[in-house]
Amino acid sequence: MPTKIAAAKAHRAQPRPQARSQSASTAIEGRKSLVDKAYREIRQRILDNIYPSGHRALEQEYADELGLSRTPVREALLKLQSEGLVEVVPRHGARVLPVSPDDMRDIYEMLTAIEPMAAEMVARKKLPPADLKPLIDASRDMTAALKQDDLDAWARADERYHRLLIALAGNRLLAETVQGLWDRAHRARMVTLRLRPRPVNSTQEHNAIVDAIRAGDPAEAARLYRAHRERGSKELLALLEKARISSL
Amino acid sequence: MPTKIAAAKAHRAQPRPQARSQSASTAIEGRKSLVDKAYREIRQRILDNIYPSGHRALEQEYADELGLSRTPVREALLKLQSEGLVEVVPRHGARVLPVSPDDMRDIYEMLTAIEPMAAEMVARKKLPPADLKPLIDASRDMTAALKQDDLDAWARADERYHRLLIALAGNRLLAETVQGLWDRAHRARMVTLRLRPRPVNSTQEHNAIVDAIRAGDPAEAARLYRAHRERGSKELLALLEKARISSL
DNA sequence: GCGCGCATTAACGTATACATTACCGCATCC
DNA sequence: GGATGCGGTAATGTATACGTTAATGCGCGC
Repeated sequence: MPTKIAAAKAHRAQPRPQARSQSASTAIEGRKSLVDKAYREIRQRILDNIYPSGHRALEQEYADELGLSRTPVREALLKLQSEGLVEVVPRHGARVLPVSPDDMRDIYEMLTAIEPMAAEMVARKKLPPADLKPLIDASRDMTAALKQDDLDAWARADERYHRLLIALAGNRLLAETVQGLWDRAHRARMVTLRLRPRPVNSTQEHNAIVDAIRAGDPAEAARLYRAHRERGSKELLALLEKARISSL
Repeated sequence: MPTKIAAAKAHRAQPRPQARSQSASTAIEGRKSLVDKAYREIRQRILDNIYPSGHRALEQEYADELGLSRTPVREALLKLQSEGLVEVVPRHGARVLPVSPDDMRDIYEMLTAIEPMAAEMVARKKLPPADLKPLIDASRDMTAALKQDDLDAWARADERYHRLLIALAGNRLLAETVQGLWDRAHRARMVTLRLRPRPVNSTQEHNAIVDAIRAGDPAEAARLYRAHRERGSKELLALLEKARISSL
C-alpha cells in the first residue's frame, strides 16, 4: 500500500478554526446530535420568520451561522425539504419556500379531512376525564388569553389544543402528518392572527368539540371539528385574498 | 492567510482502494447522482424482497454492496427512512421496516380520512364526463380482470382507479400523501390479495362512487368512499389477524 | 456460578478534502 | 448592439479522516 501524503494546498475557504471537542463544556443539557440541532434551529428560524419566505442561503452559509460544518447542515436541510419547508436548489442554496394562498387551501383541505377523523377517534375511545384534562386546560388557556387580548398566547394555546387532540387519537402517522401541515401553515396563521377579528368563535368551537368528546359522541365531534376547520379555512383564505397577499 | 499542512497519518479503516474518477467510463447513461442511485437501488431491493422485511445492515455494508462510500448511502437511507421503508438505528444499521397490523390500521385510518374528502372534492367540481372517462375505464378494467380471475390485473386497475380519483381532486399535497400511504401498504395488499375472497364488493363500490361523482353528489360520494375504505380496512385487518400475520 | 465493571472495538456522527461542474462575466464575433 | 462561447470560480456531491461512544466480551469480585 502506498503511503498517502496529503500535500499542503491552498484552499478557497478561509481556515475557520473550529473547537472540535466540546465534551467538557456542554455537560448534560446539550445532548442532541448536531443534525438535530441544525434541523431544529433552522426550522425555528423559519417558523419565527427570522429566515423569511424566499430567504436563500448556501449550505456553507447556514453552517457558518450555526457554527457547524456542512455535513449536519446538509442533512438537516434535506429533512426540511422533505417536510416542505425549504427547497434545495443545487447551485443556489436552500430557499425557504413561500406559501401561496393555493398552498394554504391545499393544506387546509388536508386538515379538514384528517383532524375531524382524529376527533372522532378520540371520542370513540371514551377516555377517562383525566386524559382529557390537558385538552380542557388548553381550551381554558385560550379563553383566558382572549380575555387579556394576548393573541400570541392564544395562538400558542390553540396549537397546543390541536396537538394534544391529535396525539390522543393514538395514530403516530396521523399526528406527524398533521404536525407537518401545521408547520407549513404556521407563518400564514401568525400573519393573519392580527388581521382578523378576535377569535371568539374558534374558542367556543374548541369547547364544544371537547364536550362532544367527553360525551363520547364521535359523529358530533367530527362534525363540529369539520365545521370549525371549514369556517377557519374560509376566513383565512378570504383574509389573504382581501389583503392581496400572494405568498407568505 | 496561513498555509495549511495536512500531515500524512495512519488511519484505522483498511484502505479500500476506490476508483474515484470514473467520468470517462460512464459517459451518458449514468447521469444521476450517487445518492439517487443508492436510493433507487436499495428501494428496489426492498420491493423485490431481496432485502426482506427485517433485513438489517450497516451503512458500510450497503456502501460496499453498491460500490459507494458511506456518504451517499447514508443520505439515501435517511430518505428511505422518511418514507417509512427503513429504520436507521444508530449502532445497529438500517433495518427494512416490517409492516405490522397496527401500522396497517394507522395507514388505513389515514386513507379513510383523506380519500373520501378527495371524492367529495371531485364530485363538487361537476367535471365533464370526458374527465371522468379514465376513472370509468379503470373501473371497467377491474370488472374485466375479475371476470378473468386475473388478480394482479385487478390490483393494478384498483391502484389506477384510486390514483386517478385522487389526482382529480386537484390537491398535489393530498395526492402525494395518499400515494405514500399506498406505497407503504403495498406489500400487505399484495399478500392479502390471494388470501381473501374475490373482490366483488370492491368493484361494485367503485362503480357506485363514480356514479355519485357523475351525479355531482359530494356527500354521497364521500359516504360511499368512506364505507368502501372502512369495509376494506376491516377485511384486511381481519385477514391479517386470522392468518396470524404479525408483520410483513 | 453469577453479576458488575472495565477495556476493546467498531459504528456512527461530524469535519474536512477534493474533483466535478454549473454558473457568471467578459470578450469576441456577427 | 446583441448573441455566443470560453475561462474562472465557487458550490456541490462524494470520499475520506477521525473523535466519540455504545455495544460487547472478559475478568474479577462476591
